[in-house]
Amino acid sequence: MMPITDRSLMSQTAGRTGPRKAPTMEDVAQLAGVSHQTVSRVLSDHPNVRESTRAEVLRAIGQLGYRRNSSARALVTRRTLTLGVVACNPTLFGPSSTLFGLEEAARDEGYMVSAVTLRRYSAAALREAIDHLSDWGVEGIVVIVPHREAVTALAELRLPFPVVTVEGGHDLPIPVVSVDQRLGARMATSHLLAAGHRTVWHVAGPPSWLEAEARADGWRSVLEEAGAVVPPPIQGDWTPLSGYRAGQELAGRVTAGAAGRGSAEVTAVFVANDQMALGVLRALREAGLSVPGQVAIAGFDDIPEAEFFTPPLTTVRQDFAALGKASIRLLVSRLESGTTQGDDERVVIEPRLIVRGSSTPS
Amino acid sequence: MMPITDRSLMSQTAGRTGPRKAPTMEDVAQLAGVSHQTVSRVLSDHPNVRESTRAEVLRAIGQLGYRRNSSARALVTRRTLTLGVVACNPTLFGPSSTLFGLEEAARDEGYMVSAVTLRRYSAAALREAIDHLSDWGVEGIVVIVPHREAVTALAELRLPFPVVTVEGGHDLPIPVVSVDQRLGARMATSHLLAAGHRTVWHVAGPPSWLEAEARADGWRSVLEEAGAVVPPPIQGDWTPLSGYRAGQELAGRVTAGAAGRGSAEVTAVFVANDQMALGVLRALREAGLSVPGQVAIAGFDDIPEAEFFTPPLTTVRQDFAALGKASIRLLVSRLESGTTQGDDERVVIEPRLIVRGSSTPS
DNA sequence: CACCTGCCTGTGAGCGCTAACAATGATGCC
DNA sequence: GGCATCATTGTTAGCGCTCACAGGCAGGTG
Repeated sequence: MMPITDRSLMSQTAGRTGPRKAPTMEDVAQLAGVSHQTVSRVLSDHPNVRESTRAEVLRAIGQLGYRRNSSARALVTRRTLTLGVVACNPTLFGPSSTLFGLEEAARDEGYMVSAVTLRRYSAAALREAIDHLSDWGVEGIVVIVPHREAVTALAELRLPFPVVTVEGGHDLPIPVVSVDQRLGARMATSHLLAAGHRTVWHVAGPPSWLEAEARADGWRSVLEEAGAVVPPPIQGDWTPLSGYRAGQELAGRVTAGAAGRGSAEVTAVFVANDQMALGVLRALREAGLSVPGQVAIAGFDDIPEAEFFTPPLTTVRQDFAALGKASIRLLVSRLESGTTQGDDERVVIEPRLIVRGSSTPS
Repeated sequence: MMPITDRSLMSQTAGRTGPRKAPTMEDVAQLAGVSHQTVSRVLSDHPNVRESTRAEVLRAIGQLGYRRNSSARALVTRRTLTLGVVACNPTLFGPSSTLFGLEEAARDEGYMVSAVTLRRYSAAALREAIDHLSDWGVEGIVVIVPHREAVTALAELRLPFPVVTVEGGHDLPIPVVSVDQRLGARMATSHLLAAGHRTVWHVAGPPSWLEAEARADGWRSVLEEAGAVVPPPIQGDWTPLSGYRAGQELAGRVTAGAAGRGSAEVTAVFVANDQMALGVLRALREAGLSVPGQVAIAGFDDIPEAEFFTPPLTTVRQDFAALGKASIRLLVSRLESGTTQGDDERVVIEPRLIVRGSSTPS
């Protein structure tokens, strides 16, 4: 775009420090000896402008440090070129990576993105966030709130602009971009079964989260197909602490299992995310159990730390940046085409199993 | 704000699904039987409006699902109520927490925030990011790029709007909000010395990062004051992998030290961030060294995982959310006062030492 | 009863830009 | 030479809103 440092050359009395008004298109026009419309044409790369005129206008623009007023532009074109994002739990690795992939993609497409973050999810908070974004005239929004009720609430809101969700569930008439959580869970569980374990336990995420549900579902389906016992999943809340508690419970069962109880032995655990897996690892270690010797572990997400856990964590990698990119592409495509229809569009990204020491003997 | 669900009640032929134009203030005025100006007065809480009129206008607003056009408003008021943020490495815990604290604070103050993220830092990328934000008419920006050259480049850019930096260094005429990194490093180092170690080694961050420098400086100052040997700092790049490599080097020295070499013994290490500390922990374990038995470790940041490392990591907690809030307050205050002066304003937030098992015998 | 003083409301201008149209001159063709 | 054609430029009218100002209509005062 235009240089922004040349303000010092402005055709005003130098030294006057007051908040001098930004130059307008008319100012540029006068300096270049043309009409404001010609300036506009230069700025929008209109073909029918004589080369010498264009040069003169550009010179004037540079000299004044002129920038188009985006509000005036938006007013007349009815395009704010701004997209909104609503995100929840945004300090976690997944959401923040998605957010930044998304921002980058939007910038490449010529849009600005404004994000609103929810500390905790509630239908009211979601509505408020969307209201806030609407007030600023976003042309469309991406919702990264993989919460069952959230998506339901969203579907009921008939918004005057397109909406795309990330991990928003497939059973609603809203376009969705997602990683195949179920497949990821299946890969992890199969991997553990293939290593010879009779069955695989599961530390699940909060049940209201769609991802938690899909992962539990994938895990269960593999066990059932293999004719293995399906142990009761242990509930966590994504935090390392909850994983730690779940790990303590599992450790207790290992000991009890040795004494020969009815339930399935704990020799392998698929944990619904890496942070909880960290807690599980710790609890098992404290209980004197070796990983993967006595219990094999797999996680989900592949956070940057996972490779350096003790032992390094086998996990399912999600390409969050791709998620963000895809959601923007979806949103922008409906913006440009002007459709609000085709609300059942789906983009699914395949996860990848990363095998490390927590599931295989070193 | 206004409800956004009542669109269905719009006074248009129901069922027509075309992209019907959003209602304007004039539409509301006609429906309420007043002038557009009265509608404006109601919307801006002007006192001189009869109660019955106000009610009638509000009813009309609700019925039409009217929302003020932000572009038109911005055009005439010359206020976009939008702030820009430039952030680097935004998937790390620190930057993303800051960003979200900042967004929340901005929302409370009635501003929208638009973020631009830099994959890697370069002066050109920074300029481009700021250009992008200027094009969208931000009223001010917060720069979270704790890179020496970045801040220097920033100081040279004479921007037409206020700028605040987070962790931007204190030797430039730009307002800064920061955690006292030096103090944090001093606390960690002192803590280790107090536990009886003769000296403390250091795994540092990249030297171009201001935080890395301040932490190294704090560490060095404590050692010097205590008359302890100052071992050569080992360079990392914030990643767990670089910590792992540093850990291997340190482990090598422990063994060599036992053989009685000239340099200081490695019994305590202050690592410049938690992710690298994780790598160090792993390398030491692989070398068969016990933490904290043979080597005590302290980190920096207190990421959520730190408590569940093996052993739990002693570290320095930074209040990132407070950083974000403070930077917005600083920015907004100069916006409202209209000053570009007072460029040496400083807000310093105190860190807090969190002692856990990695530095104290359990 | 004329007057001033508050409240409440409406009118008009214009923010800086783009889109549609009009105007100009140069060029080509019959 | 007359006329259509094209490239280039200028003119005008808004986009939807806020601000400054001008009324009208009540009540109080001399």
